[in-house]
Amino acid sequence: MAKLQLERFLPYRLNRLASAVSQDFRSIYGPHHDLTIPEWRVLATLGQFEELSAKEIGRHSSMHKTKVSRAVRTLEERRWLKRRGSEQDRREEILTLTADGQRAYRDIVPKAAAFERRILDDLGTQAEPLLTVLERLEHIFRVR
Amino acid sequence: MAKLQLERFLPYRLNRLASAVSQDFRSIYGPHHDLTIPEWRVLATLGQFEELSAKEIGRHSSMHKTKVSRAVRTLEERRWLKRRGSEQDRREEILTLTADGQRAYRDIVPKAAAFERRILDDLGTQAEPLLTVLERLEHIFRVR
DNA sequence: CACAATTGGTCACGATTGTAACTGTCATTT
DNA sequence: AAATGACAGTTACAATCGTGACCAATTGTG
Repeated sequence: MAKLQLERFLPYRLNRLASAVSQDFRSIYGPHHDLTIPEWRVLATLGQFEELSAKEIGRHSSMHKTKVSRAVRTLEERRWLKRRGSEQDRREEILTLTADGQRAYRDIVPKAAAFERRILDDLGTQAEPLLTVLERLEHIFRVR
Repeated sequence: MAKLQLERFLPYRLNRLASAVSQDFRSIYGPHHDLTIPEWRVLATLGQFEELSAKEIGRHSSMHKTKVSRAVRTLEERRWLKRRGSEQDRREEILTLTADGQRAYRDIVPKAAAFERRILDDLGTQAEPLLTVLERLEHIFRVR
């Protein structure tokens, strides 16, 4: 009977690796700030673009709108972001980071960058092939 | 203020890609068999090794024991696997695929193989670098 | 041998998630 | 401008998941 080695199967390997990387990364910012991954994504997206609606955050960070909604509320309760009604469209709210939120962002971003750089350094000459093939895969699977 | 482009951040990209690949793969076997990913992993692991305890399945497929326990029960109710008490250790149960389970396995494995081959073919000369760097990353993150 | 510690597996619980329904607002059609 | 459909965001609900408690069986220690 034809068999398949699960441990060599691409979807399985990608999932396992992605989980491990995320867990590892979370252990870097988690202890200091107790952020979930959705919260981190909202923080990162708002830090990157200053002003966004929840809809735009979801589109840019690949998150479902309910996931965004909940992460936004949590961060709002933590006073890391604030809402402001939009003038053009009163259905949506413009979100921005508070001073506390910006402080957290400034604290985490260097750690995130160092985390990534460490991986790429460890990969050495294989870093560039990784980034290239990642783009190819993202294109193949229409991610983004 | 130093910024980070989330869409270029490695952990984020890996997670998004892994989800997309898994979803795409699931759309191949899902419609025919209505399997969840945990159930697929149990099926694949049992198909690969014939006889295993739940513990061993979890270790080989990187799943939490409760996740294995639930997937095993579902597959048992579907009559795709059966349990048998172990002689050596009466705490554990030896799991094997039934004829139905083997049929499903034989049906899905070629599809899984074709799915993977298709990706690697699309990648062309970048397929081999991908597999190489995957191994490196698995090693770096102590996956397996 | 007794008994404490460990282990395989299940279950109860709380947390997280996606789906679908819902509210209020905007756009389009007439 | 009234009605209809689309849309941003929240909420309710159900499904899925991990943590920890738990049971029965095994292993280790004195």
